[in-house]
Amino acid sequence: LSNAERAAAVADITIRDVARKAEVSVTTVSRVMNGNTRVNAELARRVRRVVEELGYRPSATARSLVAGRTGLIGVLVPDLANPFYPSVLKGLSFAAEESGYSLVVASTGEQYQHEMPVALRLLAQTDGLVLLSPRMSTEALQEIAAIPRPVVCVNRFQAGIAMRCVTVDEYDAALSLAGHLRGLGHKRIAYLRGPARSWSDGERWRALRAAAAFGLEVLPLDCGADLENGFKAVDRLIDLDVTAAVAFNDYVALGVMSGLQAAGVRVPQDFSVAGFDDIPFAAYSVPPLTSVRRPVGDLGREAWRKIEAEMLSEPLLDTAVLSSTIVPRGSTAEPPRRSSSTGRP
Amino acid sequence: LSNAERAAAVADITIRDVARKAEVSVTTVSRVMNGNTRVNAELARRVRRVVEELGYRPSATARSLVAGRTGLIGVLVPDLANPFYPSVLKGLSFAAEESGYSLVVASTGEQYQHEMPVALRLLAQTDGLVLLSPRMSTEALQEIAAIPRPVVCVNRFQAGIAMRCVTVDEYDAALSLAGHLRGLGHKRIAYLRGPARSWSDGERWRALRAAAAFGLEVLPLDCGADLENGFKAVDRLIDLDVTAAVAFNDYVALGVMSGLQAAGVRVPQDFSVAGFDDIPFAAYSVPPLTSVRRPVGDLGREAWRKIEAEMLSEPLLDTAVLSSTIVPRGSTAEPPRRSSSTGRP
DNA sequence: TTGAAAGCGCTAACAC
DNA sequence: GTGTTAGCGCTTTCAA
Repeated sequence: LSNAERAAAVADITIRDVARKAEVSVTTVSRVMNGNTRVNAELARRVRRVVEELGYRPSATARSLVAGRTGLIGVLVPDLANPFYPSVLKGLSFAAEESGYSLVVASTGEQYQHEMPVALRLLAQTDGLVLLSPRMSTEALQEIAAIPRPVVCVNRFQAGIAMRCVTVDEYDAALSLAGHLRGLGHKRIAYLRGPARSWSDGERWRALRAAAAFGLEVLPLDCGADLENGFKAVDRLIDLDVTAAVAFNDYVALGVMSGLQAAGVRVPQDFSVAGFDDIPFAAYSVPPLTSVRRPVGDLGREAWRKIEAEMLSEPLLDTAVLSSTIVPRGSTAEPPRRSSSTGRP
Repeated sequence: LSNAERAAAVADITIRDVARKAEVSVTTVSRVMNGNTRVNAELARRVRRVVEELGYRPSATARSLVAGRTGLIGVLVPDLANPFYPSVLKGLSFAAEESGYSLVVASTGEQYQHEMPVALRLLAQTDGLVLLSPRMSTEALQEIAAIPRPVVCVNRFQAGIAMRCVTVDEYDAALSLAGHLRGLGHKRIAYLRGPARSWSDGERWRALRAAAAFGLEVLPLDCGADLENGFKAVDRLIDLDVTAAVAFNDYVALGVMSGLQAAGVRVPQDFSVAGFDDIPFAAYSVPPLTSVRRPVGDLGREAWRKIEAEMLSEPLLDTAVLSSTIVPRGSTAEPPRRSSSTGRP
């Protein structure tokens, strides 16, 4: 280690240290670092050499203070273990980085009581906030919307709150899945419900109930959001005496398929199963899973667009509603001839 | 909106605005906000009322500047879409938040050339850095290690670099998987290799080659890290005339299983398959997948412990090497009687 | 107990 | 083209 390096290891080098050693003013150093104003080539070289020697790296904090912006955007995620969120995060991250922004990510582990304090803390240290599927109350959402900072809400739409939103048309998606099953001949199916405070779940259930008008009876069954929840719901599902099940997401659907096959129920001959999200594995399961593909990357990118628009104080845009696509695969087919496939009388 | 609220919407309220309106000094406001020093109850009440009215929220940036720390830790992730990383991130996030730190997450999308600039940018705006499975060159890693900030490297160990590391004993893990297969009677198997610059892949391959000493020949096959890579590798795999395949991760393994079954090869009767990671789905596939469980949550927590230790400038700890557990399931069994299961002569 | 003032590291007028 | 100076919003000595 050179002396300079050892010094660097002890305390942070400031712009003044550089100025002193290069025998110029701090302004000149600042100008060299930013490269906007013209500086004498000789001086600039000298400064750059000293910067190198000292290992000087400007303090982003000080820059933020004077600039009035941090270059940071907060993101609130219910659960990083649910692959839907990292996917959205990925799209958001790329878009934000293109504009020179970084993401401060906080996960609440599906503890919705934690959302509000975490959101406020994020907002205090960033320039804006993206809420992914917030489970918080309408009042809490309202309170956040009142804070004069760019905020975007993804995967939840709350009427009457002045907040930009990006959603998928879950109602429409669920309805087309219902249509797909009705078209195959199903008349009585189950919907395995997701997390209690999930907006998507609410929308889907609303849509599935509406399918009654088309001769499709949909029975709700509380379930959850992962494989095990699906696997364990199989017994109750069989009791319902239905010919198909729509699950809150593909994990649940795959858990159900696994459980049905373990119980000797064949999919799709005896029973049809469908999910939401079209996770990569859906195409490779046995049988491949019918699902609804949500444009996860677009959700992230669109969220960033809205954040950026709000930073430029462009007029409040409408909620962006993206649409999803049904992907029919081998897990759904005509119901068995007998009214019930479950072997119950 | 009250006048105060409208004002808040226009410009940020500073501590001085509060001081002026409450007719106290900024010092007093600061003291009330931080609550460490004693302040006259009457004044404190007045200040708090004004804070509320004005919607004052202290600037984290200004606080950071004076405190000399941001309360932020950077995390570099190769790819958010690979579920291994969000899992580690989750553990890291919880541990960091307990200590009042937030995570600035940046994904490089497996573009290892981007890692260095992104890492430096992260480090400029945070108090420390966690590198997850960095693909960067040894030189780049060395350069980062030289920066006087807490840095921890997860899932890669580089001898000769003064950097704290947290890894899983991939060599040992791969070796026990090899032992499992050898114990079942396999003598010639394939290893489907992962991303080129992956440290885990290198360690595993090193271990699998060593298994030759125990009578297990392992043939490498370039493959990748996702389902499709696995599915598409099946043809080449069959050509290798082996009785089992170890895949870089469970996604690849599941892709292989899907491809084998599509090709009429039965798992495990004709061919055994195993993977790494023990993703949730591994227990629910048909047949359930033999895998190696890595302690993902612990990786994150341990990484945080090292960051914290380095901030307290505790003596440089050894690299933490966590161990993994083999989880034998239905996808591995004795090889078929004939030397080859693939139907080739 | 309270306040005035200095200063965290940097940028941007404004003079020279 | 370069330097002096005044802040950005906050905390923290140090006096009163």
